[in-house]
Amino acid sequence: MAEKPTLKLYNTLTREKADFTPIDAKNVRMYVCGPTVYDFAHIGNARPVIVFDVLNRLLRHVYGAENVTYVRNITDVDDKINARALRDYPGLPLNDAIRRVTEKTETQFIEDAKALGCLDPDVQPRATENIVQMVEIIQTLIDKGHAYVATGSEGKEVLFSTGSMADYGALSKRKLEDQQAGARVAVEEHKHNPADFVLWKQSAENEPGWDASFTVEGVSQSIFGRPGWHIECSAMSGRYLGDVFDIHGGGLDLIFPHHENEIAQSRCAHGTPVMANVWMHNGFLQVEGRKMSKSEGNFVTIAELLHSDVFGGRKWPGEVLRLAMLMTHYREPIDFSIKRLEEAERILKRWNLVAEQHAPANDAALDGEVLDALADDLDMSKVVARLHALAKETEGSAERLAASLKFLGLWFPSAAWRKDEPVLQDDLKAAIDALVEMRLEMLKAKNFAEADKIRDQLVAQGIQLKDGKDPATGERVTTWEVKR
RNA sequence: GGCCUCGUGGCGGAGUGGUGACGCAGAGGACUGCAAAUCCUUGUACCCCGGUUCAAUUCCGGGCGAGGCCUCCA
Repeated sequence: MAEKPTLKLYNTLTREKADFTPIDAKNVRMYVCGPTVYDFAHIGNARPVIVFDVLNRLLRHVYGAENVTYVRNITDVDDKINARALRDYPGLPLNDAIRRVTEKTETQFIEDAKALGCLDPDVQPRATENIVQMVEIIQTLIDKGHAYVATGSEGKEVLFSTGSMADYGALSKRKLEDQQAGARVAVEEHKHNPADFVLWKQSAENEPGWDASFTVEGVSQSIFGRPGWHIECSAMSGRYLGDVFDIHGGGLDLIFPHHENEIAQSRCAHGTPVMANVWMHNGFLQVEGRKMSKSEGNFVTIAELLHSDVFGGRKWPGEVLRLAMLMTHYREPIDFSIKRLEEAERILKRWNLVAEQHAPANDAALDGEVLDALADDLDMSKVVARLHALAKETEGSAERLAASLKFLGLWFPSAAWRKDEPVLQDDLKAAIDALVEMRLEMLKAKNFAEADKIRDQLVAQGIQLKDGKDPATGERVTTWEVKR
């Protein structure tokens, strides 16, 4: 087996790449912010899912699968979910309607992730199943003087007091003073500091909520309400990974305010100098050179790419989407385009044609250079270059290629993609084979005109003939494929 | 206004203080009766202006340009 490499990861906290040392090599812990399940996941959501799946696989390889805990949460408490529930299921009681929305989108998300070649996380906790833990943290924050109760326009709120934390803003390098200077922070009188954010918010009667009571200065008060946006991740990461863990990942846009506020909550509640040692953030993607947004009309869901022809007039296999995503380093922006998908598919097919006869039993044949490149902050560019080289070399490189493709979740044998090609009836296939036979006969008789006629006719019908030579006999061998 | 990225050949995308990754496309060649497929070979690139240096695409400063975050967002 290839030697275990030393991992190097870029840390947003320090803005530097550094050697990764787990707190406990027997229990390496990673938390990634999963989706808010109010709508089907779009292709942008797929990026962190894929990127951190690769990291998860790498961690498992280096430290042993049984020594890694990967948690990816599902946020099923959110005002957008409520709105969606009211819109889509107006007749149902709100809580039932909400469950309908979240169950459907959650199931779809898990299917999408699987189709994209991602391993299941060890734990996929739901926010709604961790309300008690959230309330506990909030109470702790109140007790330690980091939170207070105030009344806003929609009722009572428990707010985090950003002024109570000396180094609030360290992750995003934001200073509270700058925040105040900015014109984009709405002034809300009930907040001690404009940057203070909601931990718990009172719900109106027609809004979903949970009973919770908080004790402030010895006085208990009940607030039927719902959690703020950030507290669920503090609660779930703390529950499953502990007060301090190794890696926390998510999209670039989460740095502020989401991750900043998670850090504030967790560190102040637990009294720790850090929440996670390494913070990793993937870059955004654009679609055909433009920012993806609903108003642009270029908003594509993973399910649509997989199962419909809305993008490029055809379906795209999950493996192709995965490679298209991984061809660019995870921190760089990606321009997601049809051309890119086509290139990814071409490359993927070529590699797998070389590799598919050499399916490995385990990771033992994994290529050392691939591993080293991955260990260097997931340097996929180098990995791709190496895979190209493996696809060319001989002497066992096919085995290493095969093992590497499997490891990366890019195993895509021809049987898998051929089934997605236009289905031909057996009798049609037989007819084509007969024509091919006929052509070979004509070629033997040097009747080129007639032979070419057959070839041209087939091409016109979308059947491309490919002549090769039998290496042993030197005889012409003809194969064919359906051309798009 | 604050903070953060980035600017490489036709395209995508690495990397380095001095020998031009890798892929696609293009060109040439091999093979072929001719094609396709396959294989081999091939590149005039590093936003602009200063500075440091024997030497800068690579380091520093400034400019220009693109994008992101600061409000929900992967």
